[in-house]
Amino acid sequence: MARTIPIEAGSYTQDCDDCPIRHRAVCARCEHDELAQLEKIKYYRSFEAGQTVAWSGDRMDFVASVVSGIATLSQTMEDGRRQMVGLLLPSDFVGRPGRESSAYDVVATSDLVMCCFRKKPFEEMMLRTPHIGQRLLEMTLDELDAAREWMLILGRKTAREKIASLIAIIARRDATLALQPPTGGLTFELPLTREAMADYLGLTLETVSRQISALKRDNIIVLEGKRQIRIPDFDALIEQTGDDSDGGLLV
Amino acid sequence: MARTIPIEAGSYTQDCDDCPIRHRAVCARCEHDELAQLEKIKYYRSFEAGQTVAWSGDRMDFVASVVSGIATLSQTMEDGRRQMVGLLLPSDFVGRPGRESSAYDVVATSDLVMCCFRKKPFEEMMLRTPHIGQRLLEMTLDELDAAREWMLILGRKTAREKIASLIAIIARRDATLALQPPTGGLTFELPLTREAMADYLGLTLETVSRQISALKRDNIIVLEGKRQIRIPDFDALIEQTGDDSDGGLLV
DNA sequence: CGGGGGGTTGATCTCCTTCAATCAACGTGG
DNA sequence: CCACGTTGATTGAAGGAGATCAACCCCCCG
Repeated sequence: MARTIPIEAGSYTQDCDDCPIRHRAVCARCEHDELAQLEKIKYYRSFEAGQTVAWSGDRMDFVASVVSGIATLSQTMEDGRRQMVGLLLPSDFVGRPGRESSAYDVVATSDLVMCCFRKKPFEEMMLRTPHIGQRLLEMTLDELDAAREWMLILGRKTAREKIASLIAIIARRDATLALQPPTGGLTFELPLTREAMADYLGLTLETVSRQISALKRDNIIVLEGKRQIRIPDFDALIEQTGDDSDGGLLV
Repeated sequence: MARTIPIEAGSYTQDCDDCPIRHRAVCARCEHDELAQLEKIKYYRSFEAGQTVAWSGDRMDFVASVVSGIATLSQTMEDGRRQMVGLLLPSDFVGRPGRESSAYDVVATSDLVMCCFRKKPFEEMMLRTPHIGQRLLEMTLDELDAAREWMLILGRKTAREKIASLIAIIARRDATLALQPPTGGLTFELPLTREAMADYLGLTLETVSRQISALKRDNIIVLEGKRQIRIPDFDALIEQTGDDSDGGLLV
């Protein structure tokens, strides 16, 4: 298993005050002086689309926040079967304080910039700085909810419902970021290949392709190119997910 | 949706020092004075096997630790499809600080005793007492790992592998509690009905039954009664899970 | 004795996988 | 500029793993 090397480690740098994820990442609750401490132990790393950030079992001596781009967490069985267990978007946290090595394969799906903290100092700082631990707890609880929502999708939904659910989740997230209202026609980019979707949904890429074609035929979605998707009627999409209409989003 | 009432709320009570889960629950890191504070806001509730602790969406004005017995977290779709998303064992934590209502159905699988904390005071105490938040973070990270392990099982494993995985997980946990070595013949009780296993594994109860019979035929497991299981060769069981032999347990 | 909950087993059906061919877009080198 | 390989995606045909429908068993309890 070859280790990949970031293309331009350290070339990217930024003041925390101007950071695009300042208010959503682990550092969200930090005061000014706490940020100053973080600045000392942080460094940036960039990865190209397709590069592996870490293999499962690799030693990882940092934890990190995704600044821009998308990464995936996945598990692989010996015979090659693969399951994605997390989709990391800007502000999401990578790594586990107190753990030596990565428990999952971490792969950059798009070009990716991460704000890394050396693990040891970060752990020490967590003990001194409750704001970090508090925020991390909150984020971890959110991820746990997301993982559990995903368990329902994986365990009980049909292929069509799985695809509809994935599209709805991405659309919803995209809408909140882009500040579009999630109702009415909205357009966005699928950040995943068919294969990645299959890995996420526990399907084959052929089934993914077929179900997307089916949703297109039924006018639930409109494809504008392979990746660009338009949802003419969001409620119609939700109906296809099998969830009850009031969103499925936890409050 | 009928609310169920605990049979003898408050009848059970205990000093924290003698508590069987003292060193594994949210309170594990608490000092003596912190425990004293917790004592003031805690109360015990008991539930009979089969009783529902809370329905998804119910207002929950407490969080709790499982003291004894087993409970399940599950999600239900409108048409009745159900997926278990968590198995709660002694010392596990129930509820989410900062959330008004339960996100899942919580059901007592066996007779159950929970140590409940009124939510509001608990939240306030979390802000003052880093030990609680630290421990809760640790536990939540563990649960997230467990949920992700389960995603692989749900998304990519065959029915036989799913059953083997479930049995292996329960066996392993049981062995660590009972201090038996997990190698060599070990015997334990399945705490779940076939239906509950099906809900956990994303299968039907018929498939569960068939696969258990198949594992029995192949001498991977030995049934001593319907629920009592003996594993003559633990490694042979592991082979059936599809995981690589070195455990699959994260360190 | 009847009834119900939990469990097993059989027959059939169906949805998804598997295997395979084809296509479009893109880059590369001759 | 065109042949060629590659990567991502679509579509078809065949097969199989698990769901569904149904019968039946066992055991406990009222």
